[in-house]
Amino acid sequence: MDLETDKDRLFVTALARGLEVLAAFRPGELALSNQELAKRTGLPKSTVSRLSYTLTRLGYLAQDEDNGRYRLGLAVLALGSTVLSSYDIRQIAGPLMREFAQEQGMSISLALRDGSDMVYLETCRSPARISVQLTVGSRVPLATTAIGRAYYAGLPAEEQLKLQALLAARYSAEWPEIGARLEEARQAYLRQGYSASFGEYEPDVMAVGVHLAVPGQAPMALNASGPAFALDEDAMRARIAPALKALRQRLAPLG
Amino acid sequence: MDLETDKDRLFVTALARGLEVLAAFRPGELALSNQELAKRTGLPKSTVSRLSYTLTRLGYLAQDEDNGRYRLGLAVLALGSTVLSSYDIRQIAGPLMREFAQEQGMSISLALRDGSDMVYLETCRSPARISVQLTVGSRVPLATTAIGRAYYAGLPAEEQLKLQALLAARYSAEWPEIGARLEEARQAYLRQGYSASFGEYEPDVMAVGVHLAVPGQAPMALNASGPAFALDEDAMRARIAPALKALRQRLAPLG
DNA sequence: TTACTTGTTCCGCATTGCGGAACTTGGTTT
DNA sequence: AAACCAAGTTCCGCAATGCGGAACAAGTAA
Repeated sequence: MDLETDKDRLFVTALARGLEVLAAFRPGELALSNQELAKRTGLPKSTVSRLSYTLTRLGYLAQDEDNGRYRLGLAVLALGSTVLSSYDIRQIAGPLMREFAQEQGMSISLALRDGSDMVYLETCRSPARISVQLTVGSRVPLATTAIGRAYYAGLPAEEQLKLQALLAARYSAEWPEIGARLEEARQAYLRQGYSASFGEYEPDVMAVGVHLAVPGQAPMALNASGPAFALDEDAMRARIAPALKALRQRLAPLG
Repeated sequence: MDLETDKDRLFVTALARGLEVLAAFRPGELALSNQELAKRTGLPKSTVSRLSYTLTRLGYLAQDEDNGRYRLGLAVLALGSTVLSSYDIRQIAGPLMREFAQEQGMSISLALRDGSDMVYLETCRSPARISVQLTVGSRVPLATTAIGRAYYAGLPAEEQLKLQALLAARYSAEWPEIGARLEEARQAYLRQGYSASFGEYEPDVMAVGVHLAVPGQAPMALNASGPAFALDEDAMRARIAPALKALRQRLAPLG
């Protein structure tokens, strides 16, 4: 708080703390008490109390009638869907992705980059699988996943360089190794036209990915994934990867 | 700011203002400049500058490379989908709703109440229609829409009373009239098992609604809607309304 | 009752955020 | 080029705002 504070007269702490409270809620949790919020955010009780009061008044939190715990309010939902509405590719991709998930019995996702992560814009699970807990808004690392590597490999060389710098900073000591594997993946992508991660990111998950470049839109990527026990590498390479490429073709006929 | 300030030592203004900035973004808008944010929120330039700086650092805003304007950041998306993930009924309802939209050529939505509004948890447009700009997170008034009236009519009497009080406060002078029509709608719902709004809320939109009571979940409601020019009242009553009831049956076999 | 656990409220302090004004920056016009 | 305008950032002194420890409620358990 010494070197930073100079310029961070601009940084509004109270706002950041309030958002920290909102972000303390993780998917699947029902409701959090003030105390739990305090623990998670590391803020003193009274501060959390004030923040949650404010957030509740604004509709970003809602208080459970019975036990007084807080849930995320529906105002948050409105914000989130405003974000989604700006990515109109979802309208086109959604139905095709569902079709894919149905036909191939796989989960499929569409993602774009945020920093050193890939963020899911849309996911369709295969009907069979309740599967992995990745949903719209979830993040996976770019450098070590099929979808991230496909994204990277599909970028113009210039952008790849910028991204390398960002990732190098992000991973520091680990970068040499991770970077090498990323370069490896890029080579493979050039040869095969898809990236693969067979149990590499999540032990029991197999995935393949392709990049998706729609003119005038930010670069994106698609992946198809499923549990290792139900899939074998041959099928992934021979059937799933080509199907994914075909889907990409329907989304970006020119790209 | 006199009578309120007493207790509103608790209210954290900076947080509220930051969220106001986020909420200034409306669906379909690409990006807003600091100045536009200032105009919309009524805050001075320098304040907005600080807030947008803070929000950007936290990932809740993202700055467009070219023109420096702000877009909602992907962190917002994560929050929004955390909300959605807590309503697991979407997993079940989603596919059935899409099926309905496909078969009936109508838009269909699932909503629950927030204050005096109904908030859409899920919507499926018919493939034919690009249609109305209502999406997940959108709000429509409870008292004057098919979906809201169905929600109301499906509530236990006790809850209806509480809601009346809330609506009376909300509409004050207009309440007698609006309340009377709501009561009318409730009567009709008892007779027919569905509510209807034929051009009442939006001039050219016809809609029918049914309530959805799943044990252990907050009460909800469904509607089916479409453009007036493509629909006639008979078809809505004879075909769509029963189909909607049938769908409800599949979602809440016991209710 | 006492003891404990969680949430709210108090209250004086100083930090934090405020916002008008000055200062860049970048794009147009004359 | 000079002059001009619009948009954004930064400065800076002021005081209002938010802070957080501690006291106070309210509820539960032993």
